[in-house]
Amino acid sequence: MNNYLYEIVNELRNGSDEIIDELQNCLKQTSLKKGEKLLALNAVCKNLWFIKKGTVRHYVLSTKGKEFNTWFSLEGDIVVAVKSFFEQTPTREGIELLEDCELLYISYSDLQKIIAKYRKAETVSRKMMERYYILLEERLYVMQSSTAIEKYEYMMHTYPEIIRRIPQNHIASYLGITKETLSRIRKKFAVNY
Amino acid sequence: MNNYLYEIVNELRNGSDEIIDELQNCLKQTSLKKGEKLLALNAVCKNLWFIKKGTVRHYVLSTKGKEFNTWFSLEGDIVVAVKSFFEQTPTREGIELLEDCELLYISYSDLQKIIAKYRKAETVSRKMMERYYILLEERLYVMQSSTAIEKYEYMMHTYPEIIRRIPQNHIASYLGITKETLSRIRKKFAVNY
DNA sequence: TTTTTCTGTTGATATATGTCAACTAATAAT
DNA sequence: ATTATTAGTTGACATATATCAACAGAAAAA
Repeated sequence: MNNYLYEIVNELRNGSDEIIDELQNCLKQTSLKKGEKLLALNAVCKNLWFIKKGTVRHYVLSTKGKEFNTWFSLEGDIVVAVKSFFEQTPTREGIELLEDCELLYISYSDLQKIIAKYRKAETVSRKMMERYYILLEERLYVMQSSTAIEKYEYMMHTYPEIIRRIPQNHIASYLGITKETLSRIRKKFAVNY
Repeated sequence: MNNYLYEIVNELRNGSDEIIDELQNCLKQTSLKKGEKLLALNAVCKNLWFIKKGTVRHYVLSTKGKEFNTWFSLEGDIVVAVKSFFEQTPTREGIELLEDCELLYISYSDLQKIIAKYRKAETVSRKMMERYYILLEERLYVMQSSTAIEKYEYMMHTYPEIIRRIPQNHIASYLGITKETLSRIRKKFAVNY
């Protein structure tokens, strides 16, 4: 999903520069520290963020009240709790900074205004959802069909940056395995390569 | 997702009856038999279907070349291989009938024409993607965080119709467990209730 | 720097789920 | 109705992964 904003801006530019101007007026900037929450559990996701720098984790509570990670976002990624944002309802998905971050963001209402006003913006938004859906589907297939080793291989292959940047305990949580199991899997790979 | 088409038509009606008319002109009808394929692996998904009657399974091949189910669709559901349909590329996801089906369908090109022509249709399409995304996300969370028992409980609670209608071997495949394990889980529930 | 906290590793053991095989029940084909 | 095929059950055993505990290394705080 890297530098997706760039693509979006490019596509919007084909509509009119007016959209870009209006988008630019709505975009705000912020810096937050590691450990801070971009979105707390049960809050409503009022913004859509873009990561200029840093990493975040998305997490939910399991039935037993234990946190587990659902995804990670890095530089160039768009960050949003999709359900909460589009429905403007309290979120099950929290978002926490794993590193200090520099972020751009746009509010729900500003984005909806732009989408309502510019057909081109709506088209881009629709295609963005399609794209995100496809990525999510891919991840679901892997989770459904793979052993722990295969899942880790998939991550190394498809999202090497995540493997490099995100602490192992968080990756283990995402993969649905313990950090001990992940450590043992990594050991195997270290021997072979 | 039951009777989603009804909702869609309702929302489109708020746009203009013209859309409904045009949609109706594009919709075709077909009946297929159990075991037939709605979409073969590596084909391009050229249609979006709506199930009037029957059930289907969606499946992909795992890395080891074994089929596993990714989802099921029932009466009232919209059926489409999202990635293949929206990108018009060969599909990894096959769709096979588990029962004789009566289907309505619209071709990719007809649908795109309508979306391009009517803003309202694009809005509905965008919202549909958001909704599908949210459902998919929910399923991914369950797959990531749950034991076999919890997954089965989730299915019973959230998609009881699937549990009732779809053969156990197919459900087991979807849950990422063997039919033997599913049989043992079901036995536990049978004792308690 | 020193201490404390967080992150990752390793071993021993427990548990959940898979595999294989044999069987029964249900469904489809003849 | 009879046979063949498919779906589901059960038991014995194998394997993958979890749990618990102890420790080592790295990062953050004092």
